[in-house]
Amino acid sequence: MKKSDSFITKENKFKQMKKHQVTIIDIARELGISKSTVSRALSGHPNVHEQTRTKVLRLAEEFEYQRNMFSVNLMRNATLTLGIIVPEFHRSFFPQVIMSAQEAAKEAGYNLVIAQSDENYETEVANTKVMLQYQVDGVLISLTKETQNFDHLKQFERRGIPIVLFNRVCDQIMAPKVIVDDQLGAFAAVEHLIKTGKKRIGHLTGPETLKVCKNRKEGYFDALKKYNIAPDDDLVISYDLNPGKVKIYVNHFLAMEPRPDALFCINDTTAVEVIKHLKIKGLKIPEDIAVVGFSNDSVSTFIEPQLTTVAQPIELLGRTAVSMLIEQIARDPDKWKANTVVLKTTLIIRDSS
Amino acid sequence: MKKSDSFITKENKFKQMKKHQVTIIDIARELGISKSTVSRALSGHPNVHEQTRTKVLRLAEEFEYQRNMFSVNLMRNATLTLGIIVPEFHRSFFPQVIMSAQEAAKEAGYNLVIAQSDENYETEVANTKVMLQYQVDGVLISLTKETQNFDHLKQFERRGIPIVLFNRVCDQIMAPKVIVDDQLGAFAAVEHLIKTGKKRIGHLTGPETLKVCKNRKEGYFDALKKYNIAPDDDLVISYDLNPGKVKIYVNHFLAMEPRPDALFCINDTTAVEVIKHLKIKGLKIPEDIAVVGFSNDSVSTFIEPQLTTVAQPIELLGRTAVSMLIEQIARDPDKWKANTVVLKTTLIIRDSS
DNA sequence: CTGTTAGCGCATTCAT
DNA sequence: ATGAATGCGCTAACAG
Repeated sequence: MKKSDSFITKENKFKQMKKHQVTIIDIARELGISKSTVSRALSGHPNVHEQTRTKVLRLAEEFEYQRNMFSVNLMRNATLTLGIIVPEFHRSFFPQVIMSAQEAAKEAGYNLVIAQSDENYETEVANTKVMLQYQVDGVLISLTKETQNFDHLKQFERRGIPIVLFNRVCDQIMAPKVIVDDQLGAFAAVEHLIKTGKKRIGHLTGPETLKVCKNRKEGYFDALKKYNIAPDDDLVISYDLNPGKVKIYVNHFLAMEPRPDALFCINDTTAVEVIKHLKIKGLKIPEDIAVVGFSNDSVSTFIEPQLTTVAQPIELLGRTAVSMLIEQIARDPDKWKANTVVLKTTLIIRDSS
Repeated sequence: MKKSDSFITKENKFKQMKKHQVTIIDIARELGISKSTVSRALSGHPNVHEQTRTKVLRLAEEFEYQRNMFSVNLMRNATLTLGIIVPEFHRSFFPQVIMSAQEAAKEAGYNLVIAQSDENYETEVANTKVMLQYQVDGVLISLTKETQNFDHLKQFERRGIPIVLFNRVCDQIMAPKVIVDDQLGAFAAVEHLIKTGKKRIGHLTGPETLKVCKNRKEGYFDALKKYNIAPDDDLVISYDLNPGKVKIYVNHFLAMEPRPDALFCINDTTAVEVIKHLKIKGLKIPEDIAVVGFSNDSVSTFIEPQLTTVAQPIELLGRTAVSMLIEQIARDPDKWKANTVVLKTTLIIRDSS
């Protein structure tokens, strides 16, 4: 058991390890005043004599005093920190979202605690526990591809901690959500392929369970329908988003009769892998097969030919999610909203189509 | 002032927001026992009747009891969490390090708090404050390219919080460090270029201030020396690692007489940008100019031609840093070590050389 | 403007 | 095996 472990081994050691933390009591004693006054001076309370405040501040600086957030948090039962749980760190997408979220959070006076689930349901659950532990005031979350059970999310609600889902959302949870117009974005991508003369367009997507995949697939079918191209279920393949396996599906597509003349991929990482393998097979892109991705990850301009893709407004996404979360935090739990904000995507046409 | 802001506006609100957290007192009351017993039962203390323990555990589960870490931390003045501060999230390098560090930390019973400095000194300082606030038991840190002053790091030492520097280290701080054999790696890369017949090898590196850059440059010169190639300072250019500016330096290299026939770049992001611009200029890689990078980022296989690069053992790096940190935590501050572990790199020869 | 007091949730003596 | 009492560092209510 972890609990008994730490009980026996760790805790006692630490006590000796860390040096005495300087507290308001130290400052108070040194100045011959009460700790309340010190506290007030430090926290900007109006009712403090300017001279006293100055003295306190100066000494605090000298002592390198640092408020003990645990006692503060313990008092106010709030932490001014937000949590963000992302499914992975492999693509540049989530790190970028985190960066913009961090910025927005900071501007609003919040810290951001980051957790990464490694596309693993168990880890995601563990991460929610961490957030609970840290008593974050709210959490942004994007689900792993495995997540089917959502009890761990409901826990937040029960505790009065608001959450905002983004990118990888689900229908089962009532909460504010920020997504992009995946369906429309996919539609635009496929329409573009059709307009460039492609007739047999394959779609390599992620697990059915991810709503984002479902939406993009809908967009794919919408476009086919609009241009009277008969949909062919054989042309739509779901895979587990493990880049190493893309090769298998590319081979599968290539073995078809007639061969697809375009592939719309669920994301840029997939598209890039597809391109790599198509090139190995000696196919010309986009002449033999066009390829389109989704996200406008940084890799999309590294690959040759540069990737046509559907750009997501990442910066805006992160900021929107944060501001929705902060608004929710300010609301009484019984007045929580559960609206979905849909951000616009942009088709970026490059050389792979 | 931020402080007075939060004093006035935020805190009071929250009190009402969050629902009552279930505490050991709730459980004690419900069971008609004392909170001490509940506490003991929960924390695996031996002196608890098995029946009592079972009852407590069951009720805790039912109530979804969650220990309030702030009170726990307040008590034991330690958090079982580690901090990691990285300079950026743009390359895949740091996210990967984080992932392996997270894994290692978890295995040792620690949580990991992540902070990202955006290559910005002020942000780095702010991040150290955050770590201090969270009372992390130790911190892993890789410096921003701007960091010249190291007082914020010394603060950790003064507080008895050990740190381990990795990748972007500095000489001014006495602390354990984990780096890779940058000099040797660079040497191998440049030697490889020389052996493929290149005679005029340029080096595009980062700011002088980064030791990692200095070391790689040394390796570059070592190789030239070994093969009796006269070093030419014009062929070594430092830049600020802003990928957008790479073009300028590529043009500069191309305008030289005679033109360099190879470029050794400080990292893969740089190398990829270099390749992109060389291709735009119509140069053939590696025939006209060979390019070598450093790190074996995921991009290195996306670019065409695939990038020759020096691979770093990222997984090992993260794990080593964590284990060194945990060892340091276990030591008395006056017995802290300050050893440097150097991990091996591997030259990966692909098509760009 | 300042000091005193109480209490946030918990682990840990010291009793019993 | 259990309960009562104490205190971690801080803020807030109350009393001057």
